[in-house]
Amino acid sequence: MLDPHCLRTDLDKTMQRLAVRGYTLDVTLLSALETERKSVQVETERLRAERNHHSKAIGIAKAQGKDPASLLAAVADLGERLSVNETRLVEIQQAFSDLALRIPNLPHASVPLGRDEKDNVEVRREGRPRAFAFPPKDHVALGTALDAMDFDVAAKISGSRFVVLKGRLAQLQRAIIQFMLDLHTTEHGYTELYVPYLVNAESLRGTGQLPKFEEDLFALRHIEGRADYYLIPTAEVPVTNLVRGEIVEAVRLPLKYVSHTPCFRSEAGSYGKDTRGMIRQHQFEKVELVQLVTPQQSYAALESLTANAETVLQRLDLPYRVVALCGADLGFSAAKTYDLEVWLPSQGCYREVSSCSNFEDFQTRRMVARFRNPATGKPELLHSLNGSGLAVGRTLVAILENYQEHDGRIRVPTALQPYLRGIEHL
RNA sequence: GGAGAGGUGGCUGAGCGGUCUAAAGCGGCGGUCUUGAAAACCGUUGGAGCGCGAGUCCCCGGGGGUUCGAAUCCCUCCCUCUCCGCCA
Repeated sequence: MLDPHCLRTDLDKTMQRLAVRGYTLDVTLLSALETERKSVQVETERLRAERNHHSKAIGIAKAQGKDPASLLAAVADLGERLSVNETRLVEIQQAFSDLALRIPNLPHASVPLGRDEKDNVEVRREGRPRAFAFPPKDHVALGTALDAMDFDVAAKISGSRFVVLKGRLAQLQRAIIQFMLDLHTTEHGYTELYVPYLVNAESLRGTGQLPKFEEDLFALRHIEGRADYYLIPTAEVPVTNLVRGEIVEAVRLPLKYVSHTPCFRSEAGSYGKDTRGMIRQHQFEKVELVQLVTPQQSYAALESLTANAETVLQRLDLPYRVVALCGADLGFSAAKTYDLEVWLPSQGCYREVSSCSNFEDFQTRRMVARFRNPATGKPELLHSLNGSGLAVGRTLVAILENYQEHDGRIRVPTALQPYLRGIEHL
């Protein structure tokens, strides 16, 4: 959520900055709402002060044994007037927050301008795509030939956009997860977390998936009359919400968490996109990095978090590039995002395996997550960041395709061999 | 699933319809004393919003209700703990 002050006092500038991402802010509606809010709130508080004053006088009169009848008469119609104002105030505040929760974050000044993903800016490129002496197969052909990847049986069990991994590939996926977690915990200073995969609506509101993107989520409704749960679309949701409503002591910062979870996405609106293979699934594994830092540190943290995710690709010796997302391609909550894209020989292009973002105080304002500033002793909003470190399914795809041999065998990246009993080929 | 007990400021814990803008203790911070520290003593110490301002309003698990007035009474939901049952 944006700072309400930006939506009250600095509307024009806010509108201009949101235009960078192609979002049109309804200035007329917001300023009309704000004007009424101010007058109704002032009047409501004035009436409440009057009521409190009278009630106190009644209490004192009774204590002294006097008849409070005349005092009671004075407040006879106060309750009615007050409740009219209070009701209106709640309506206005509700309307304001309904609007505010659907306004995206302001892009950082360094975000490139652009109209779509073609305008993203390549920042750097690491590794060189391998020159194949034979036509490289895609991961579906490779996995099927190994008898270790089965989309048909997954479709029978569940439906489209699911996969069953067997034997060597199930083990390879487990090895990838283990490798990533070990790297981030032992070398990058992240604390590993195991978290719930079902979360409540409040958590999703905190990180920004709700209220605007409910259709992208899988929801569990009306379980024995209890509150609804949602399957997490990313570990970002439970991990970042760890600090919801907290005031963290400054000495504990930065908080750096890593967590492996399955992720569940409805992929509504991506019909016909990446229908083949493991690229876009309803359920996939991901290792997620999350940092909670002071505002002064957050852009340095974005660079280091991105570098931490890149290290995975470097250790696996996979060619990749880093792109800075342009305004139009930026996610709802992000102020700035770097995507990491890995080379896929079968597609002859780079595909996203990680998205590293600084949300500044957009998420933490929604969840009221703060730290105590030692200089002032006052609570201030934290900045939150996260990035995939990495998407496991797509990493597995990249390994299969980049490490394939002419005979269909898959070489095991050196970094993963300790996790697969030292074997060199699948 | 059944029965019961609870949720109050960083922590412990009192308050059970009217100066509660919540007692007390612990902890934190500042000070006195001290070569320094401890102890003792004194003071101080939650958060959010509105208003140009004097100021004002809200927060005792969440929401709703009763009342001139709610931490306190009623309804409802959530959470924690104990016992029983079931279960990995």
